[in-house]
Amino acid sequence: MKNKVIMPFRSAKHQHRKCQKIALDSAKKLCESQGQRLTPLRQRVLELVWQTHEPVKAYDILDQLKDEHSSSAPPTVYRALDFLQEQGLVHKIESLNAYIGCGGPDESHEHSQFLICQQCGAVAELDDIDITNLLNEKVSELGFTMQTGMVEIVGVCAICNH
Amino acid sequence: MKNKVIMPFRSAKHQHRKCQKIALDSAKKLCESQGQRLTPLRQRVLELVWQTHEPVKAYDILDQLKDEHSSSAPPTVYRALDFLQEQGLVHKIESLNAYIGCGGPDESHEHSQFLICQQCGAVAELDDIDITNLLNEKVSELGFTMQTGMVEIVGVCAICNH
DNA sequence: TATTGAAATGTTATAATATAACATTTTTGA
DNA sequence: TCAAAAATGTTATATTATAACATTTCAATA
Repeated sequence: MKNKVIMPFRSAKHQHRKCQKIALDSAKKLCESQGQRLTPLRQRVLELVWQTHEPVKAYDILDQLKDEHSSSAPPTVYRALDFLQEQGLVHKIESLNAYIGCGGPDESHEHSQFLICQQCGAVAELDDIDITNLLNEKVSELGFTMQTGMVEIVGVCAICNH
Repeated sequence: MKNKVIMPFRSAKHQHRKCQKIALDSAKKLCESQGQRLTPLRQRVLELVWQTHEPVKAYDILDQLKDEHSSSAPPTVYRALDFLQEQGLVHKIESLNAYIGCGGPDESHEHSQFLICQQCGAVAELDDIDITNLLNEKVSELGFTMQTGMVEIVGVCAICNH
């Protein structure tokens, strides 16, 4: 557990296929090691989440899923997203009601921090131990026991800042 | 701007009327000083938000408002909440889709941190400059320009921890 | 390998949260 | 007093998410 940029902002012309491949491969590995089933449906939802580095709406996933899998309905998507979140493969961005693939599901990180670029819409993920420690320390002073922390920072990314 | 507990966790038997009075009085003062109109409707919504230290759902406000103001509809509540949020009198807790009164609307604080007690449901508000500075510093290192930050920490408060 | 219980998916309905669009009323300032 | 702006009323609908129950698929084991 150290300071990590779990998923940075990527340039418009990065090889996104590589991001997708890494995500899918590590998802398969993780599920296997956990004895969890990454079914075709769940895998497909994960792929749809990984279309871009922008968080995706559940109903956008549903619309796409319907085209290829006509029996899809809201529970189809929400169940898959629930599963993927439980495995740490997907995170929900609460302030956007949208879902993003986790860049580092292997390394356990209970407390990610998300950076949301207002301009390009992309989201980066950090797992910064200094932030987590400071939050823990600060709330402990108040007698509060921290279980999970949600940090979502809105601003402008380095690329958009040029 | 300093380290502040804007609104602490309060014991079950604290004099909540005082919290309400302070909130209402400072809201009136703030609106007056800003040339904003705290209309009866807006004030009533603010009072309903301040019923407790637990965040309140928009439709719960609506249900109560309807009893006393039959023309109330969703926009009635959402417009009042939007106004109150713009004035810094109310905050939205994103992870709960619920609204809480701001304990210190006077002192400008762009970046609150919210502590959410799983057990009693209450929410405390901090404006901790160390946290804000660290977040700023960390994202700056990545070339990210921070505009607003959402920090919501779930756990157990000192009172529930006994 | 047949069975059976659990897990996953299908299906229908509806709950919960939020906004759009336009009409009317109220307030404010010229 | 009038006109413009602000606030509220009203109706409709969009968006996000879950409940409840039926059916199918999978995987362990008898």
